[in-house]
Amino acid sequence: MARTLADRQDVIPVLAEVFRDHGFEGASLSAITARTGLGKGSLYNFFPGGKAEMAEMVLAHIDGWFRAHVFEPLEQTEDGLKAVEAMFQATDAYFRSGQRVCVVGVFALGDARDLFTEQVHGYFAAWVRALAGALVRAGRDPDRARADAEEVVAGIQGALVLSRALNDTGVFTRTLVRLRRILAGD
Amino acid sequence: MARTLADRQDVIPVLAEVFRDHGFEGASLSAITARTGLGKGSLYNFFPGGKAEMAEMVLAHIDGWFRAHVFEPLEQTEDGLKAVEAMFQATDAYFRSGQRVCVVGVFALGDARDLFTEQVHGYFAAWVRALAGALVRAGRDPDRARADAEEVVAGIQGALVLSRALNDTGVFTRTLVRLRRILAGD
DNA sequence: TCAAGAACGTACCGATCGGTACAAACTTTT
DNA sequence: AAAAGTTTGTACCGATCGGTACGTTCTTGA
Repeated sequence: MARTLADRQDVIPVLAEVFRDHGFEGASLSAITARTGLGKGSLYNFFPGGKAEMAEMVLAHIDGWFRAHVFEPLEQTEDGLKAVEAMFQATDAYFRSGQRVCVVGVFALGDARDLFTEQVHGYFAAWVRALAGALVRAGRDPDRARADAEEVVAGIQGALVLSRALNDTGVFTRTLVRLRRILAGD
Repeated sequence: MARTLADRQDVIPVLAEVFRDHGFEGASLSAITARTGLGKGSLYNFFPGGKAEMAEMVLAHIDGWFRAHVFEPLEQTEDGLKAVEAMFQATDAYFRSGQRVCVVGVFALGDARDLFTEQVHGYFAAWVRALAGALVRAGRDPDRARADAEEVVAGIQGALVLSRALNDTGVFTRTLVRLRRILAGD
């Protein structure tokens, strides 16, 4: 079996950046070939399903990262508050303090929405559920925990939108600080 | 001067819905002609600048609406808390409790971002400034007011993303309730 | 060393993109 | 009613879209 330098796995993060920058529709094949350095032949060799499969792989990759670095720590760390704090740090690192935008969020708002409904739904649902679980473990009332979790996840997404719109990463970091407060003290 | 049924002003709300559903890139001319019922000739007669001008007019229209129904009330109502409550009601009505998504937010995340930087920035900046002003009038410390205003505007955007992603308008209405709490009590 | 097969670049496909040209249809003015 | 001028549908433009076909290059096992 012949193997070359660029594995399929190596391409996915690059694809993710293209989709992040341009959305699904806007990520043209020419943009993708330019950024990845791969011709269409290679691309369709890796992803026979074309752009849709590329996007699916990107979403799966992101889902895997969050599952490993955010959702599972939230679910498994015994100290709920410690788990939440770890989530905030991982989130801040992942989104580069608001410089990077959320691909799943972009897909949720864009017109690829209908194509990836399930993955988009799953991502956010998993996040809210994991966070709510950690809050319950920290002693919070379940209903309240779920509401708070929703608010925090939404707040993160909104902060990304606002940071991008105002071109000010300060919005993101400030919002994270205030969201932390919601989960810690109040 | 010949005048026909559809005025340029009448077309803009329809255009807004197309851009809301498909984003800028995704709003193809064929989609626009289908939804508006106007041929390309009429469209380019109204908007010689093409799609970019249509989008600009849509953004200007939205900006005008928010200026009239949200920003100015926020700035002019003497009772700051009443002003804030009116904002929440107007916002909830405008976004149909989360069923409608924010065109400006869609543009902020999408790849039309660079084309409409100024309008996108202006919209959110105006909202934050107006809200912060009302909070100061309600007796809040200016720095804190600005931070809270940021958090609320971001929260609204995030709630729209999450509502759409989870296909649950409950997220939006619940988030609005909790954001109200931030501005009222705390 | 050399054939087998995977990876890759490129030319090409029909469809559609945003935009233009222009003539037919319609309004308005005379 | 007819001329003048505006609005609108339609045919068309080059460019680019996502995707396919296929010949070349490279890797690898025998």
